Amino acid sequence: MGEKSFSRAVRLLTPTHFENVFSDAVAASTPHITLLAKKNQLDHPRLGITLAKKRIRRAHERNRVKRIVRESFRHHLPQLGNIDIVIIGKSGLDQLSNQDLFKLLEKQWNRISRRCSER
RNA sequence: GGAGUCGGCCGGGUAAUCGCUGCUUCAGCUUGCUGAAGGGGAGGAAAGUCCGGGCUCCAUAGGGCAGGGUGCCAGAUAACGUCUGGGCGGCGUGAGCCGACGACAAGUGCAGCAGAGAGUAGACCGCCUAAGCGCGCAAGCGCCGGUAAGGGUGAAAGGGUGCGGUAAGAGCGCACCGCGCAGCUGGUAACAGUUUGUGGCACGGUAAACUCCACCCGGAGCAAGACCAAAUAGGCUCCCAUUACGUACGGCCCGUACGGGGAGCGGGUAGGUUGCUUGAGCCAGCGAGUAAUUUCUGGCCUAGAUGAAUGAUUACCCUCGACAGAACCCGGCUUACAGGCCGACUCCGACC
Repeated sequence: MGEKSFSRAVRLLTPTHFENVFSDAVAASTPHITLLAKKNQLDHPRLGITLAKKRIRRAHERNRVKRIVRESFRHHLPQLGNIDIVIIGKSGLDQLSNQDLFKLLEKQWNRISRRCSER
């Protein structure tokens, strides 16, 4: 596996995985997104994205946000450690540009991994 | 050149780096994973989910009722509420565009305000006073009446114009126009025409009012459906053990039932596989047809994800980039849309 690849192994695949994170997680919140994180038993992080249709109406906007999140996650993958992360989009997230999204996410990756390791 | 109508097409490009997901060919092994190379990877609306069909499962002898839909005629089609051609009505100078466009001389119902009267018409103003009656010498006045030509109301007042006729009038009569019915002619039909006959003449509007008529419709949907199948709990069958112990029956013993071990079977949850893209397919050509469409021949394979891929960053160029993301698949409709290209046609103006 390449260092910055994004294969199925680093994704949360089933509803069970998501519920596992929801049940007991460390949260980090901003006006646009909420991050939930929890340590896992693997040697790498995993990512799940939840964008409600109610929050972001149009399908192409939801797709755009997901792609940016995945791309950013991929670039920061080595520094994150063994945690499961779920990203929840809030209303207004589709107003941000690609650059703004990247900046926002970069901060949040650092924040959430620090909080997890403190725990 | 300006203004406009109709039809068709396109929907940023190139390069580098880093990714995602099928396919093909190699290589490796732990035989379903890893690596390499090549090649494919959102739309004209993928959208709204408003119609129609395929497909799947369930139901179903046949027929009817109820309910829903469609609604000028003919054709196209797998089918349609779609499309094409035609008819009729309306709009536009025109190219063209728009129309739920069957039946109210089967029945029932509905219609605010105004107005005398609104559907078997109707005397408010007006017009008339011939006949009959009363008063009066008479003119005339009154009564009984007549009258739909005029005024006025209204969205709409029950054919129009003219002449005759009359007390005044009136299809009361006649001519012309219009209308109904029947016939004839043209057309597959809707419908149109009529130098034909006939009727004095309505049969007002409204059916996205009930209704009537004609035709169509079984239900649910890919989370359809099919297959594989842990862990845990439970079910059935067979075999072994029925020694000991516990519980129940009992005063106690014997005994019976349950709790044991092993093997097999079936249902089935998590999860996985499949359905899943070769199809009423696309392109080209000849032919049929006014056209929608279609026969035949040749060629092509053009996304298939499943917490859900089809992207990000940088650089350059240009006209500086809109609406917007497949989820079983097709045919339509509707709605959104920066900008651009092509063709045909119409009107106006100028030049020759």
